[in-house]
Parts: sequence; C-alpha cells; structure tokens
Amino acid sequence: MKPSLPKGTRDFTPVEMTRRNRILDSIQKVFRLHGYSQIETPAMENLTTLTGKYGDEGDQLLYKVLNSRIHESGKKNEMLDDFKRALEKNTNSELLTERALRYDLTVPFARFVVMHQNEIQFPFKRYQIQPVWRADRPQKGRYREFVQCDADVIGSTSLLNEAELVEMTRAVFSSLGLAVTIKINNRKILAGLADTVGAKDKLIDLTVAMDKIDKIGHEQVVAELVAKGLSNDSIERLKPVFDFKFESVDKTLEFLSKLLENSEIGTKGVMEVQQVLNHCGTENIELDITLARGLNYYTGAIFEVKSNEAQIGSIAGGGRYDDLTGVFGLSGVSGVGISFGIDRIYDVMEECHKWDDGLNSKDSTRVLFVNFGEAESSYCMKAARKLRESGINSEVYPDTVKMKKQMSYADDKQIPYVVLAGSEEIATGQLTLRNMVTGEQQKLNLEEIIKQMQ
RNA sequence: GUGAAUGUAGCUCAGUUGGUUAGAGCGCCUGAUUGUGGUUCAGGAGGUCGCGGGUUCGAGCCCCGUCUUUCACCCCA
Repeated sequence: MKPSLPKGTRDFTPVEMTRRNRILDSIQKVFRLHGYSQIETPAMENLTTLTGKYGDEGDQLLYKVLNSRIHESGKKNEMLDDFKRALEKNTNSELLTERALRYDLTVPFARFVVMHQNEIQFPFKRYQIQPVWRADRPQKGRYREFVQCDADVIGSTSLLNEAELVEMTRAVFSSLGLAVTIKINNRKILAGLADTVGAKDKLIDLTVAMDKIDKIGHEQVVAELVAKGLSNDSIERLKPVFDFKFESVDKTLEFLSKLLENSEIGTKGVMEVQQVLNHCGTENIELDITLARGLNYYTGAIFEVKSNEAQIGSIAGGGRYDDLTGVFGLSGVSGVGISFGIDRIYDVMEECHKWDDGLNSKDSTRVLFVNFGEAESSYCMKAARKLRESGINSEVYPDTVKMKKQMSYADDKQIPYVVLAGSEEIATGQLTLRNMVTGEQQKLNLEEIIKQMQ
C-alpha cells in the first residue's frame, strides 16, 4: 500500500525537530523564568467538557471520537435516530460520541483547575505545551494538528498578570530574533461600544463585524451590521469608530475614554488597558479597537501577536476569561493567558531565513567511533561509554563496512570528531582522533580525548 | 462548509499542436582511493507521469471523478 498521512498532519524530520526544539526551548525558558510550572492533560476530553466554549464555529471544528464497540450496544435504534439527526445538523449524541480531541489548552486547563482545586495554590501559574486538533480546512499556516504553548495565571485579577504576559511575549520573540506587533484590546471596551450605540444585545455581531474592517472596508461592515438587525441610529453612532485610524496608544485611549464616558463597562475597559500599559510600556504594542477574537470565553484583555515580516495569521494570542471554571462548578476564579503557536512561528522563521544553524549543537553527536570489526567495535563500545559518562554524546558505527561509508556518515550528520581505533591503536592505547572540520589527526589516549572534548 | 489553482525521479523543475524508449540539475549508489569524509573524474540505479475511469489508432498532455498541497472566503495558533 501507498503510505499516507491524514490531511493536515505532518511528520517532522531530525532537522525540523532541532529547529522546532529551538523555538520550544526559547518559549519554555521564558515561561520558567516567570515562575510558570508545567502540566499536561489528555489528548481526549469528554465531549461535554469542550462543547459550547468556543462559539458555534469552534464547535463545528471539534474532532469527535466515535465510541468504540458500538456494534455491541443494546441501543441500536436510539443510535440510528441520533445518527440521522447528526446527518441533518451538528448535534451531539453520547451514544455515538462521548469524547473529543482537545481544541485548545485553555478549556482543559479550566477543567484541570476545578478538578485539582484542593491541591492548587492560587494564584496558579501553569504552562502547557501539547498538540491540539481542529477540523479546519488546511492551508499555509493552518494545520489540523498543531502544538500550542500556553501560559496562564488563574486565581488572580491583578492586571500585573496581563503586563507580565506582554513582557513574556516580547522576551520570546526577541530571543527568536523576530519582529512582532502585539495587538491588544479589551472586551469591556467592545461591550461599552455596543452599550453606547444602543446595541447591547448585538455585542457578538458587532465585534465580529468590527474585526473585518481593515479587510472588507467600512461599507461592507455596515452592510453586515444592517443585515444583523442593527438600527440606523446605532450605525450612525458607530461612525467615529469606523473612521478612527490608529496613530498612537495615547491618542486611541483619549478617543476611547471620550467615546465611552457614559458607559460604565466601557470606561472600565479603557482604564484596564491604561493600567496594563502603565506596567509594561507601549513598546511593540498596538491598541487595536477592532481586535475581537472569536473565542467566546474572553471577558477582559485580549491579545494577538503578528509578525512584522511574514504574511501569516496570528502567531500567538490570548486574553482574560472571568468565569471559564464556572461551568465546572468553581466560580469567581478569573484567569488570563497567552498561547504561542510554534508551527506558525516555525513558518515565519523559515520565510524570514532566521535559522542561523549552528547545526552542531551540544545535543547532537560529538564523536563517532569507526567500526573496524568485532574485537575493535567491542573495545569502542567501552570507550564510548567512558565519553558518555563525561557527558560527551558519542556513537559507535553499528556495522563493519567500508571506512568511506562510515566517514561520510559522520560527514552527513556533521559529527565534528571521529575516533579510529584499529588493532594497532588498541594495542598501544593511543587512539587516532580526527577533527572533521580541519582534517587534523592526533594520537591520544582516552583520557586525553575526553579532556579535549570538554 | 463555498469558490479557485496544483500534482512528472529522494528534492527543485523541463517536457513543443496528443505521436516511438519521459529528461536536466542536485542528491543517492559503485569505482579511481581494500584505514580516511567534505573537492574532482568515470560509471550506475531510480518514474504505475497523485489515484481511478473515459475520449483516441495513440494520453504526462484532452474530459470526468477522487485524493494531496496551495490560494481566497470563514475562522484561527
């Protein structure tokens, strides 16, 4: 049969993995530097844990897992009915699917917090690096399986957390050498906007439409809002927002506080943004009043990070959610977090040629022992063990094949040193150490080789 | 889910209006050099032309379907 992969999934070669790990290390280092500790959760969750948290679009994109052994069920008639219903529209049936692959790391985290609430010290700062799955149509920068790197603080309403996440974001991308813009906004500002134009009940329609302004233009947005049932009066009052152009954070704040002065929630949103920015400064930040984000659960600050160099969707995003744990039975716990998408960050690095491969990192093989035969390779196994005990990554070529083949293996893997231990070398204890970059060879005993490697 | 493009050797790509045995560069293998890689030289292997149908005397090329990748919409990391 012809080997193939499910649509939207990928293999990663050793070269790709070293590069992915480089991104991962940068992120993980920043997370740890700020006191976040790691957790993991299962790839699968109960379907009920996930549904209804991401909005209608999100629910459509959940990968549901078909129950096993459905052929043994005693409820086949009910199952058939449920299946027919599922063919009509997106319905859930516990008889058919009670599990789903996780769609993000935030909702499983909320579930985790509630289940472990008695073991957790709040505020709880956790990070989590795991794949997530979305049944989206794949294209560039969009995969059905991708890895998210999340850092969240839960159990604290302090805006210092938002500021810290902004600083972490800056740290991650500066260590990767990528120029980015951190777009921020606040759901309370959007709510205030809906409030002041008299369209409180149309908040979601309003934000979704707003989000598209720079893509489809004012007129199209107005048309969409009319279609959603927004009154002419409301639209008229939105006009200054449509006409507003970002110049600076200060000017935007000034504009917003005037616009929203009669809205309690709107004013609160403006104050929050102001405070966050007081803590972390405005470097690399754009206050984007059209930023909305699709996920339902955000209630305060929202972030989105875009590359300044590459044309790709957001490479990180997040925000504050006031009551995600509420549905699981623990209310009054607010959290805020950010998620880095390493697959997209990889694509940006690739597009911008940011790799600067010092391919011989200390993680790859430093020394290869050439295999001359049974007795010699047995000797080399012991010698290699000695090197490994000193922390030097070493390998013995497994087959007794032509030296040319073994040398080009070392060359291909960019192994910097090769040890030649033939019968003569073994007899005298003076092994031949070849530097593969310069071509120089020295006769050294094992201790001297170890010393030279360190 | 809607609309559109794409697929030829391991990789990047040629392939004329449908016409004999489908090519190149790089990579790979062998030898020159049986204890020395990266350079050079000589030789070699490798293709159901994504897959399945159809039209035709004849299809890599035309038609239909399907899958993959990509682009736009939608949404997002």
